[in-house]
Amino acid sequence: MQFRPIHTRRAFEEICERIREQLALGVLKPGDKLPAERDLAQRLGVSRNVLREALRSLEMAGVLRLQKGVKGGAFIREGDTSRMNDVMRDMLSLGTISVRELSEARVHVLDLVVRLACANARAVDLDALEANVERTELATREGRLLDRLECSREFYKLLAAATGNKVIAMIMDSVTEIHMRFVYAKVASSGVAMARLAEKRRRFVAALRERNVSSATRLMRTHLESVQRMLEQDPGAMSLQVALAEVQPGIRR
Amino acid sequence: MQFRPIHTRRAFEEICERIREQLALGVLKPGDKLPAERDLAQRLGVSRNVLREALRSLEMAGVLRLQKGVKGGAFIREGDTSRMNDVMRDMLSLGTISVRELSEARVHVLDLVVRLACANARAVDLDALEANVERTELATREGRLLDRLECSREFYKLLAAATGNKVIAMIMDSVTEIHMRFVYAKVASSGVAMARLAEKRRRFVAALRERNVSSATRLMRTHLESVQRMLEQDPGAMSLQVALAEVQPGIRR
DNA sequence: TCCATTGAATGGGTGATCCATTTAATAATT
DNA sequence: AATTATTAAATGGATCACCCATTCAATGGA
Repeated sequence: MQFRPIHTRRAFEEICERIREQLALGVLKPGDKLPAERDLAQRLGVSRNVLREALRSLEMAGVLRLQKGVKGGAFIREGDTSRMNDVMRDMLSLGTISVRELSEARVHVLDLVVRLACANARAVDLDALEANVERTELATREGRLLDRLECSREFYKLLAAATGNKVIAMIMDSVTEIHMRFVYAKVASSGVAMARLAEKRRRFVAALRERNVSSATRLMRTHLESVQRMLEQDPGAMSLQVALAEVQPGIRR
Repeated sequence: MQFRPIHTRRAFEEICERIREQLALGVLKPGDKLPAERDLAQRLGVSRNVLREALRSLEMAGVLRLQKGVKGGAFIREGDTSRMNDVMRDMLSLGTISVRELSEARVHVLDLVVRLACANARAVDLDALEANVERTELATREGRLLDRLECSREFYKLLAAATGNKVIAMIMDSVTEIHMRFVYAKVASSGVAMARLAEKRRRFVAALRERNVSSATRLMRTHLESVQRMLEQDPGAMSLQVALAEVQPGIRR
């Protein structure tokens, strides 16, 4: 016989739960506004401070957006797919997952993403990818390394979107975000950069357009391997701390 | 020229960020205790209420664990891999992702997981899976359907763990959790149950043990298909609301 | 030695109060 | 009449001063 620990429910948990319940039941929908803090607190029979703790938590969870001023209030947000990135970052900071595990997962997820994108990419997705490659090429010619990096970030987002599955895309983004930080730190510190990036991208997108799964997956795999080699190149292994410590999770916009 | 919206930083955000920074830098580690609320608030130059908003958010994010009483305080947790589940649930509640996308993602992720488990499962993992199949068989014989469901949940967790990659495992769990809710709702309401489950599991684990990737993936795929058929079977499509509205995200333990 | 009591430290929670921002209504100006 | 200041109200942001319930080490009595 085993006893599970008693969980003393606290007011703010109850509140979060009720609001999430309304959400799950469809009573509350994105765009809806909750009653004003003073009002809602009274209705729930709790102090305004406690209610605010709950609202804060929901805001951090990406469920609410709080806006000041008359006509302001707590609004239900469209789901913020970037919350998963924050979870990943916290797990890494806490040492629950390792960089190795994350890199490995990224390789596998990317393989899946490429196969799905091959199968499902629409014309607009492919066009967007090609436009991205153009920008990458331009940034390369003009020596704007950091801009090119931004292009890379965007490239993977576009590729994720091309799968046509937002869950897969979300997962992909979460395993890519940290990786891009490492690349960024590397580029910013050593000025080293991937050779013939735009060219490789162009061939990859062409393979996608031909729905050539084996070619696309092979191109991506070899690219990932060369990036990995670049990252592991000499000047002092990029530290986890450097990559993580910059911008932290929070509320965007 | 474009202007990005100014983001008025609020005190609690600053606090969350500072603490996460300490975490990323390794100054704070799991098990460490933050100063008492009254003390920390004074040191940060904010009111205790605001500090509490920040601590709450970090608690909900799975970073902290708050404990009452003398010798209590805010402790840095081991990473809580279940936070990703909550994100997934919120995205679903908010309509950002659909059940269809989640199911599809699950099929693909499971395929990956099976392949990785085939490659990496250690003896202990396989033993745990076999023990789980035993329990499943027993529960089936004794007609304990809900217990058998609990076995299923555990089965997928063990399978995820067998990949040897906690990132993959976390992803797998997050796409499985909601799915299990649907199955649960189905079983609880209609009493219908998957036929020959234990037997199928037994054959699957045997394939894993033989490192027979094609056999294992095939067995899993056909099983998923039959589960899908069962879920779509008559009595009123399981509603998203029913599946989601029960227990909500929160702090465990 | 053991058990009950006590008290201090901690998080949980309240209520009153003020500030800064935002917006709409109103007044003043051109 | 149109435009521009001004004002006032509502909202979230933040502070302060309390009080309560829980926990646990220290104390003291049986």
